[in-house]
Amino acid sequence: MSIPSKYDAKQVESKWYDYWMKNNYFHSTPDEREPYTIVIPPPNVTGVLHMGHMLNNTIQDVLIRRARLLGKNACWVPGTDHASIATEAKVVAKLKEQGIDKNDLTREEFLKHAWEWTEEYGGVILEQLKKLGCSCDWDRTKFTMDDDMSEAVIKVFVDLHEKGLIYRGYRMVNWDPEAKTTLSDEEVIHEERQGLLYYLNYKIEGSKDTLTIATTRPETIFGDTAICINPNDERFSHLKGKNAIVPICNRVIPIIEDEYVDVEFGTGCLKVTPAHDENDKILGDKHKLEVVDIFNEDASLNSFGMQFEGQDRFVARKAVAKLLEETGVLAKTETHVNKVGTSERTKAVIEPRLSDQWFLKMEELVKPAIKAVLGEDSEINLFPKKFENTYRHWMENIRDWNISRQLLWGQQIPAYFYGDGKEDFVVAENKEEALVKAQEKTGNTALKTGDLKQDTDALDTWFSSWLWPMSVFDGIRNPENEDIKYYYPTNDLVTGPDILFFWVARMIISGYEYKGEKPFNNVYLTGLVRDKQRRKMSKSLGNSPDALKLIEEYSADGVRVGLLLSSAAGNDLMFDEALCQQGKGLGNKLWSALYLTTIWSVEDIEQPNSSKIAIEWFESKFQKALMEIEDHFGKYRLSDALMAIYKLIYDDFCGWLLEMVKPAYQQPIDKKTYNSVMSIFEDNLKIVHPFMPFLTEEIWHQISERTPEEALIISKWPETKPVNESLISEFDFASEVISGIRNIRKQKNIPFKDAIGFSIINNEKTTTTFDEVIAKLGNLGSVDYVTETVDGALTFRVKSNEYFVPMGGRIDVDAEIKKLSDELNYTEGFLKSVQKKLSNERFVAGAPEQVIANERKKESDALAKIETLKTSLASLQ
RNA sequence: UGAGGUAUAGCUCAGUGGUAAGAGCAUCACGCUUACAUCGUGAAAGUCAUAGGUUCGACUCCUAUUGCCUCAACCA
Repeated sequence: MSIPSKYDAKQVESKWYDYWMKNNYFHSTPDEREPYTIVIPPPNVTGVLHMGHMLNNTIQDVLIRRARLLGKNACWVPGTDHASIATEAKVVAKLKEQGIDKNDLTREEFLKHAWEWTEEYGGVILEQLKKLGCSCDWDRTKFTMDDDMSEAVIKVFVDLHEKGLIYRGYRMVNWDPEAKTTLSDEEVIHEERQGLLYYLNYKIEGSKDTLTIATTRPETIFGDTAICINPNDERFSHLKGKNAIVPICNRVIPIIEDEYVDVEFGTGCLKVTPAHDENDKILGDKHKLEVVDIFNEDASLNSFGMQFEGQDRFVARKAVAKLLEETGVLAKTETHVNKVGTSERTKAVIEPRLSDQWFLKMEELVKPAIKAVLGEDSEINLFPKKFENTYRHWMENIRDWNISRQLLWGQQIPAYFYGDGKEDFVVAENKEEALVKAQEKTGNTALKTGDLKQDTDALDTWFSSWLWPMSVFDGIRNPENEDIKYYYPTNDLVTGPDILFFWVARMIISGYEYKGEKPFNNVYLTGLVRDKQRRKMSKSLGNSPDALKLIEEYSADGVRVGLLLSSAAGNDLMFDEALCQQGKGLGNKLWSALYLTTIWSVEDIEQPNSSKIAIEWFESKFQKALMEIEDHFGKYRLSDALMAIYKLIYDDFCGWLLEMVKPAYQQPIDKKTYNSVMSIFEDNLKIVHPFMPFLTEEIWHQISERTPEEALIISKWPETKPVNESLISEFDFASEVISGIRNIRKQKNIPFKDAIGFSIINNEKTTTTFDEVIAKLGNLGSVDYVTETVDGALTFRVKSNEYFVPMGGRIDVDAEIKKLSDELNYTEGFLKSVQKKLSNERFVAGAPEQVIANERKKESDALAKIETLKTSLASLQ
């Protein structure tokens, strides 16, 4: 068999992905095996793969592939999200480029454009996931706007409405003036902004007095309907019951009193604009104030803005301030830092706005979801655990969820109006049912479908994705079907903490409401991918590498390993391409190990004892590593698991085992050793496979011809067997001896090919198990056990054993003496600290027996070593 | 402002009430020894943030301080 000495990732990766697909390994159907299920966090349908997705999906693929190897029925459901606001914004922008205004289109026309867009770009990201090696069950690919998915959403809306949990209300909501839609509280990002605090003088009616008010938004004075002071503030007691006059528009407004006002802040009095501030709205309701809305839907001023009508709020802010300054109303300005709400999607500054919207009552719904995560007997685990606090805080302070959006792209709200009154509507799954309900409600049998007008708003995207773990298995429409019964609850969910509330918490809520059961067992929360300087990766910074280019350069396997090398759950990942290089390096290492085994000629000859021991040792070492790896997986410490594997391959397998069994140049290898090594190699491939699926599958098939039933992807994870601990510790000792030999060779520039003599004073009474291995790796001409110090030799010590490499007297006696004295000094210092401890009566009385025994052992070891060192020193001097 | 997290080698991070503190990468030195220079061997590198306390013993537990991160929040 001859293989290329260099690994060609590009060609190999596409070959094996096609092979896996052709053999349907990713596809899952319910059977008698234990299921292992993951639903993908659906990326935006028109999105492209970024580093966050790569990390996220690599983790999912590692978990899925491992589960598959463990013999579970692994099912990873992929799909995309219609992402209403983001997608609609993109479509609107594209139409604008073509000179088309969204407002000139009918709903149907717009949706046609949106679907075209979705079909053009949708699924690109899924193709990219294939390049990464993701073993999703593509036959199950779902889209949140698929007919069946939408049907489920509507069904749930109707159901929740019937339960009285969905209601329509006139409320202060977050208005995105750019997208011209409302947003949920979670879609608003509070950003710190440097702004100005304007001090304005308001005249008092029937008086020469003025009152100074501090505001950050002078343009909202047109909406002022009161001034508020604190009743306990004596500075303003003379103003109680009086009226103030709004500058520019000269409207007369009352001065009201409320303890809400902070006496310390600004001037201690507040202008109240109930239409444009949540707190002002509360104050307004309490004091029954008039509500004056001064903005259009794009946040330009309306006719209440007088001469400023039509100006954008920020333009108007400056213009109004200027006029106020000219008319002497503006007393002064100060710089002021405050938090401004911005739209997660459009970045526009959010305008609090009063409007009719649909809400979901959360108070009762969250209860089981809180218990599921936080209780003593919690059913859902968050990794890392610290997010439980965040979760608790949010869930316990939850407010009703605004689920309506003034968008077209999404599920249209199934409310049908038959009149102009606020209550003149029914909620139904379709128009026909709506008609029946409307007729019943009104008693008017003459109503026709044509009289019904469906609400024009669409539902928040998250109102569809919160059903994802159920709806992908058709569990809402058809709750008794085989799939939902088999796959739900799913096992692990892998996602970023940024959507813990948007999505994770809400899936838990809906899971309990609709299945009476949790949607998943474990939630693995990944960190953000940042660059080396800890900056977030973003388009605007241009610091995000192109995912596909990375794969091209380092191979998918290399990138996967690179991403996972340093990504503890919940910790941000400082991404550096050097990590991918490291991943690629691991691939190269494995490939060259394969190459080595292919150039061996295997013959029926006797097995050297060194090989026999080497194999026994590695088998134990492998088992020990396997246990460690299992433990890491159990705790979702994937990077630790990967590092353990990395070291096993690099150090133990390639660095030690292959060196130990490697035959001399052009010499054959015995069959027994060869077979054992290949079997060990295969076990290694199995545990690397979840991380590096392509390369391992390729090597697997290079090692021998395999049928599709024998592919690595569906092989069996190695079984755990007992570990021979003493063999491992004997080798640890032996490896120190080998290091000592290498050190001496290095110091004296003795080439490896020159065999050297070697003598041992075996104070430790170690076994001779590894002597042949030591002889081979140290290229020792002879190994002699002696009792007396060897003169004219270089020496080193492991514990109290002393080793000699005869140099025919060519040694630097002074240097040797110095080396020995340093070692002696160190050991004596160490001994002293141990003895200090042991002579402390309270330590001996208080410490556990095992600890004291350890200290005594340290003491005797140190004493023995000191003895050795002293003898050697004496013989040198 | 509040809550939580975190502080260990140049970098990214493990770590345990009882080993004069570990890994990977990076660095440096030497080496093209016959799988791999995408490599090997070796070396150097830490007052475990600061100050107190508990303890026979603290990097580990407690308190305070400082820095950084995240989340939450209506101070106009």
